[in-house]
Amino acid sequence: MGITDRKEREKQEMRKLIISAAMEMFITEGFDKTSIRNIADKIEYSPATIYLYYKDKDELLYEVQGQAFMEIYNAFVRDVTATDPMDRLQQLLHSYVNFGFEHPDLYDLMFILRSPMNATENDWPNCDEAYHFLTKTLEECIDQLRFTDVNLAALSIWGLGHGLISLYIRERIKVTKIPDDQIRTAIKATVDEQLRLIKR
Amino acid sequence: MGITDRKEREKQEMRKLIISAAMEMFITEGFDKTSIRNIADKIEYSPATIYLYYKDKDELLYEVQGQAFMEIYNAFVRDVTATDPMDRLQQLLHSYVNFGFEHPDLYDLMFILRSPMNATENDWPNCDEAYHFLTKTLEECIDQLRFTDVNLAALSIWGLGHGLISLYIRERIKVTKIPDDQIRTAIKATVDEQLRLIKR
DNA sequence: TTTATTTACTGAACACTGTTTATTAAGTTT
DNA sequence: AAACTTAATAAACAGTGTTCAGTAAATAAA
Repeated sequence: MGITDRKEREKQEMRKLIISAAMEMFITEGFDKTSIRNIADKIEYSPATIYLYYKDKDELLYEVQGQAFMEIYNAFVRDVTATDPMDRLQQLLHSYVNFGFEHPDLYDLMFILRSPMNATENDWPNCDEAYHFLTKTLEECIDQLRFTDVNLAALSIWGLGHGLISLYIRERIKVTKIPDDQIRTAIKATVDEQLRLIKR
Repeated sequence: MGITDRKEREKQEMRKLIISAAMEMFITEGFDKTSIRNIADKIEYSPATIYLYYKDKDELLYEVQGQAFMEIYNAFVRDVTATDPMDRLQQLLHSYVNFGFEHPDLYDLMFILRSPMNATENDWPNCDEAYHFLTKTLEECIDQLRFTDVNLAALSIWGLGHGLISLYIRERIKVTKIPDDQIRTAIKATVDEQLRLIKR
């Protein structure tokens, strides 16, 4: 049936159109300040139409999260090029931190925003892959680390990286009185120091 | 003038009434799900009345933040009782992490929520005091640490603590697949390990 | 080709949100 | 007792996410 094929294709295109617009606005305006009506305006459809393709605003976020996790994963693949395991770990961390600096709104909706974690309890698209990149990288050098459990090592390194970036994004790091133009280097230095610390 | 005194007193009482109601609802429902109308209902006044005492919803948050920072500071004073500097540091960290576990919604509005950081750019009530508790505690044992700069040491320890708690509160830590009933102990263990790591 | 049916879309509404303003009622001063 | 000041509110405005009855076009059946 050619027609149903085309219909399906058009449906997918419409979904993509909506998500692209949503993502663009989430990045430039943030999730909260982007309304369904804004998105509808941008793609020149009525707000109600969006609800024919997505259940609610959370599903839009869920989908954009998936895209964003793909992007950070691709950044990992792009940046982590070394062969030495410890070097790879460092490259991974730099890649992560840089992603946060360069795409703060994406980082926000991936790791900070409270939202569609209700989606089937467990599966969280493409986040697993990104996390797996970390655990895999850690596995390769776990014998050089002061950790025996990969998950605990991940906690120690992801926790710090995320903590610093989110304090930065949500402007809490200001309380340290570290000058604005030095914060990024301070964060990077702290993360690098962490790598040295966890080395056996 | 007795009357103006009483008026001033009544005004302050009203402000307190509003803030108490707001705080209670921020804790039980969260900031986003608490509306001005809800608060007004609770104290049996009209929504417009609240605007006679506070500029906007952000000012409410700002005020509750102040209270919350006082509370965490009090928790620090209560929990950090040791005389040995390193012990004090550990007690401080435990106090911080426990506060996050026991008052997740307060923690949220203090450290995660995006909001009234616009308030005069700089002053952020009672947060400085709490942060100062950390830097002071660090100063006392900086010679036993692998850091020379107190602010960088704070970054390393606050960053990790905050990172883990916020990943927990915003449910991102689930991706580690660490069983729910083990996460808290895993977080505490990670923080303790960090203390060992930064020890010279 | 004409009729029937399915599909895609939308205008208008609902129930909420933060916030402002004109009006009323009470308290205070003259 | 009259004039003035203050405190509180009802009602409105502009926005939000979301739903639903109704319309117009595309497809299927006659």
